Amino acid sequence: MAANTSWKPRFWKPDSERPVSTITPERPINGEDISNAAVYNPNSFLSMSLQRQKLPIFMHRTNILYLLEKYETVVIVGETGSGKSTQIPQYLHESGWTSEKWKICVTQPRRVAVVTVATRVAEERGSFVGGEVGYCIRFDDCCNPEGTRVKFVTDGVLLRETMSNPLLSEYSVIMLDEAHERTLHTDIMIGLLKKIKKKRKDLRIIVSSATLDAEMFKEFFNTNITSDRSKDTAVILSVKGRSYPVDIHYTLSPVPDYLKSTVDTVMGIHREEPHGDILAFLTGQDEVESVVSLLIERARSLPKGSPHVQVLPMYSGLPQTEQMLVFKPPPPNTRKVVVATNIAEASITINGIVYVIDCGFVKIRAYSPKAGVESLVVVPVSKASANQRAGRAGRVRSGKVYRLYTEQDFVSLKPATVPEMQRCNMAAVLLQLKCLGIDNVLRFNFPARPPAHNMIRGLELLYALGALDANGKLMDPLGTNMAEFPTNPMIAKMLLSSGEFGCSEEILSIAAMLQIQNIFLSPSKQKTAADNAKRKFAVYEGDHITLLNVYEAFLKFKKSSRWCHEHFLNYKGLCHAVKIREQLKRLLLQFKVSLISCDGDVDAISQCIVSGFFANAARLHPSGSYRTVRDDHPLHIHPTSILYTETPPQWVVYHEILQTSKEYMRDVTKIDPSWLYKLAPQYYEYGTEREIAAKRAKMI
DNA sequence: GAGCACTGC
Repeated sequence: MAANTSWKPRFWKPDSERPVSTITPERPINGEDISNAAVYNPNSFLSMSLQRQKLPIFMHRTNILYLLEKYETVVIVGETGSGKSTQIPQYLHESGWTSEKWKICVTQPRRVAVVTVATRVAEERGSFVGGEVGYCIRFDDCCNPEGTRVKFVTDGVLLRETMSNPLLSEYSVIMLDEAHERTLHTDIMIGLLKKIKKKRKDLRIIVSSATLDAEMFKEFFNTNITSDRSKDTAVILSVKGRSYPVDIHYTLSPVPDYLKSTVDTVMGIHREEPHGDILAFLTGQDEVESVVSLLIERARSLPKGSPHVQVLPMYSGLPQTEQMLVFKPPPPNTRKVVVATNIAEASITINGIVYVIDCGFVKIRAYSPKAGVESLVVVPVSKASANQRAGRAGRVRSGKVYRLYTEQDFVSLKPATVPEMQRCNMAAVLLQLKCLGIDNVLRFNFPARPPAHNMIRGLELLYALGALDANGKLMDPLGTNMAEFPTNPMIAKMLLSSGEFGCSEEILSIAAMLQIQNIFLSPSKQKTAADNAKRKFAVYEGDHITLLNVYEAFLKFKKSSRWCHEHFLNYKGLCHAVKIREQLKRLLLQFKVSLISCDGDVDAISQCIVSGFFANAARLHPSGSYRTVRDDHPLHIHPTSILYTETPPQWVVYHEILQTSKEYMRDVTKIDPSWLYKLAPQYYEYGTEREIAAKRAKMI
């Protein structure tokens, strides 16, 4: 894909050696220079340019460019609809921050956002994506190494780039968009950029954030330690957005059952309020489905002649075709009611929403380092979340939000959700940081420091896997190679040792399949049929080999979507697994791991799994449940597992634990206990408490 | 015989 621009922006400076903007404090640019930008465009782009000038951010153009000259970091508080994501990169590009040598990089937390923003910007420039404007997300690189000047990426891609180019030396400006979402990758990038800035004074950083985090980000990057504000190296700029007012309604007293209240509120709006679609937020799939069926029932008893309602569920596990329905406009004389999980808070936007119902809760992942267990818990939303949800009602015209809690409850909510960094397993992050040359990870400058316990647990695992030595130093090549994998370290280890077990072909398929959620579909109306279909792939050894069978059958039936449909398999997920497998295979080849098949030698495969997952070993307890081998922690086999039978195996390894009503092991495989000692002697033979404590002390 | 928010490399 070649660059396809018919015109050059006015401040284009192809030969500049370093990024120098033409705008300096001493020589502020004339208003006319900017507002007449349209003149330089071919006529067909005239209206596009005028549209750009109407965006609220436009009046800040000069100021933004000025601030970027004067300060090293600019924190932009841009409300939704301000145009910051699409316009700021163009302002930079137009004013000399790009050249043959320099690019601008803009990150987004989500893939869709990367593609849509890049496409929009390319359009506005009269160009095509892959020319001067490009994007790069996993499995989809749409950049031209020679021609692309403005590059949109997911924050995860930028993090990977940092591993091959630690100073990010091709960029003059890096803009982190939606930084207030505080995703794991954004937070790591923020910490890294602070470190990179020490060596790259010329690098400019733009952090786009909501009001709440702005001051924190500013102080994080500000290197001025004096009280003289004029020496600050970071600054905040606020830009008004463009959205409609939203009326907020609270309940007068706490609601005993928010499912019932949601149903009542929907029907109340439908009876009394003018036309406009409704979006209701609940915490999980179950809740969504039950409210949907209650609503359908209630809708049946609507009086004749009154407007209809169309009730639609929306959650991530819903099959693609059913998800698409919520984006379609409703039939005439019909009000659309979308009942959704948190997916509708930021990840997707549904047009036409005027009324929002907010149950006030959200389901989030929490991590308990003591048992190394991740759990899903329902907690009250944060104020930021509640406001984000409310904002969904003000996109087309002024709207209303019905909060199913009292105003006092709202006031006592936490200001923001705890950053992901503080509630996840740290092993993968720590390995990446080590790989970036950050030896003392415990003192790394995180914008939100993770609990020390989480870090220790992560370091222990990395040591047990052989990625770190007893002093916490990165092992070469094992540790460095493991860091390259876009998987958790246990999978990476399993993949890297698969050559020695002679089953790399099979392990590649298993590793790819473990990355996919909801492989086995189970539509509520055809549960038994779905269960029977699943059983066709099942084997006595467990879930990993079953996944392998599914993958191989998928290939055997030529990746047929019809075959998937007949066997209740997630077609899109399986296609994704094929792509992931290709990527993992490239990495294995790069690290000279031989690609061989074990031709059905299940023991070889199981042993290879143990080489990565030995820490997740459990044995059957007389009570019928399991206990972890390491610390006797009680666990159960998840009912969706193939090994959920009357005669469960004595010893198993599991892929992960999920705590809901009990602590369940998901994806379980039968093992021979002697493999644990054989494959992980350092973990099981020398694991007395005292020695572990000594090792911990050394690593810190 | 139980039930899993959402991203991302």
